[in-house]
Amino acid sequence: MTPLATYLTDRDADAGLRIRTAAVLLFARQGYAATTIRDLARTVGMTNAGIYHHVPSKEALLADLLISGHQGLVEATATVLDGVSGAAERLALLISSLTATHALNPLTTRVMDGELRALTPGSAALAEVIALRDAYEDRWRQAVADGVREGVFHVADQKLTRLALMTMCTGTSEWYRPDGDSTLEQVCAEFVAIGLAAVRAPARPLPIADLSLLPDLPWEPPRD
Amino acid sequence: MTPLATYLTDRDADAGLRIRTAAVLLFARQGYAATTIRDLARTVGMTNAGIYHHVPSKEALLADLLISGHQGLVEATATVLDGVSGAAERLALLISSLTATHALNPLTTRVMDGELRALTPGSAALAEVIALRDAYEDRWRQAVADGVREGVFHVADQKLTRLALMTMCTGTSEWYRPDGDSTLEQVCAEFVAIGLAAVRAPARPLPIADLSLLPDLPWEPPRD
DNA sequence: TCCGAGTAACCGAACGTTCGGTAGGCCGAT
DNA sequence: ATCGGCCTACCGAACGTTCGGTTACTCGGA
Repeated sequence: MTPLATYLTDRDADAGLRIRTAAVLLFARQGYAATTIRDLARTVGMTNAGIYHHVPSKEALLADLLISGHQGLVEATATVLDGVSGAAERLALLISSLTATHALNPLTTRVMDGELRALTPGSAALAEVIALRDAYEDRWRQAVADGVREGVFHVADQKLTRLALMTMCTGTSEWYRPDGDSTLEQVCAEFVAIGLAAVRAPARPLPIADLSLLPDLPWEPPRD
Repeated sequence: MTPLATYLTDRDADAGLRIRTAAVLLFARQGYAATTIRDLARTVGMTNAGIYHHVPSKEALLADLLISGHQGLVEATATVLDGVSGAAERLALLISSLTATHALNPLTTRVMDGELRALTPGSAALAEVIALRDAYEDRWRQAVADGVREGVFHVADQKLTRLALMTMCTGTSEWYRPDGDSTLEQVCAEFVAIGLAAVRAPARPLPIADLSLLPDLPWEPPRD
């Protein structure tokens, strides 16, 4: 038994937390649709009926993960940007914090980015996640627009540029390994350099987000 | 009825092609696991049993889409790179052709990039797709390694850099719209500039892939 | 004695897949 | 020209299985 599997089946630990951790693990690995309640139950050492003692439904479980995850990202980003002025500095902090969040929470972020479509169209939960995501993306829109207005950024298409940069950052969850050749700080610095080059900002030293201010995504499964 | 829906239910058109087109549409929208044979049948105007006259199984259908899609990408890339020397030129062609392929075939590429995990682990089909994908990624590995060896690229971590750039290119399928603010040529040129900046290549004019050499992915559903 | 946490057994619905059957077209022999 | 035989392309109905979810019950601890 791996340490993770041992933790997930530990009857002394909080069951709601174990279920959410297992859900992130399985949803990230197999996808929401391909994960059954019985998969989840087996992973936490219960029967399928036991799951329903802690969770109202499979979709409510996903919705809970998505909403709280996005809330964490939005709140942490507000903290990271607090009091920082200058479009280049703010964009650098957005790039580095999004990158680091995905590198440090690859499974949770994979579910957050990839399983939105699994929520029932028109549901209140979906609307809530979309509202949170829009609020987050507005930070990026603002940063790019400010830079262009101030004359420090020069971009052909603001939306295209923003999406390309955000994609680069979120993609980190697919490949980053802490035991790879680059440290997380190196990755963040590299991505900030690429991002600022993409908006043709003058090259100069720029800050990296304080890793202690990043969102706490409490059901990210520990690495095995 | 949209033109697409009309085509998909047209009994005069080849059924195998209509089924594959509908499969790409639904797999891209809802995911493979969440798409049922009955969804597929309804989309092409048949019963679920009728589908099995043209396709041996749901998974074989997915495998067929993935294998032929990756074959197309590998073959087209060989054509695009044929006779081109110089690491910067070759990287520029890789970036622009991957970007354009994703922009022009968003649904097929989304299935190709996102539904590999739906194939049965250990199956021959999965091994075939992985072999094709590895062959494709080797083109990128070679281009980056060549540039570093020739001294024209300066990169901290080759694998990290390659993955970041490939992610940027493949992400195009998620947001590119032909009626947006940028033309496909502008997007490609922009991404080439970003990519070459990422490897610290000296700035100079670089080629864009000839769009007529791109892979033909015959079941990409026409835009609605 | 009561309650939180769990189980065994079960439900209706939906799943991928298979089966027997049939409508309509082609084709060589009559 | 027409008939029998065969083929492609599908349909209606059902198969066994598995799904998300429910019900009735058990049991250890406060």
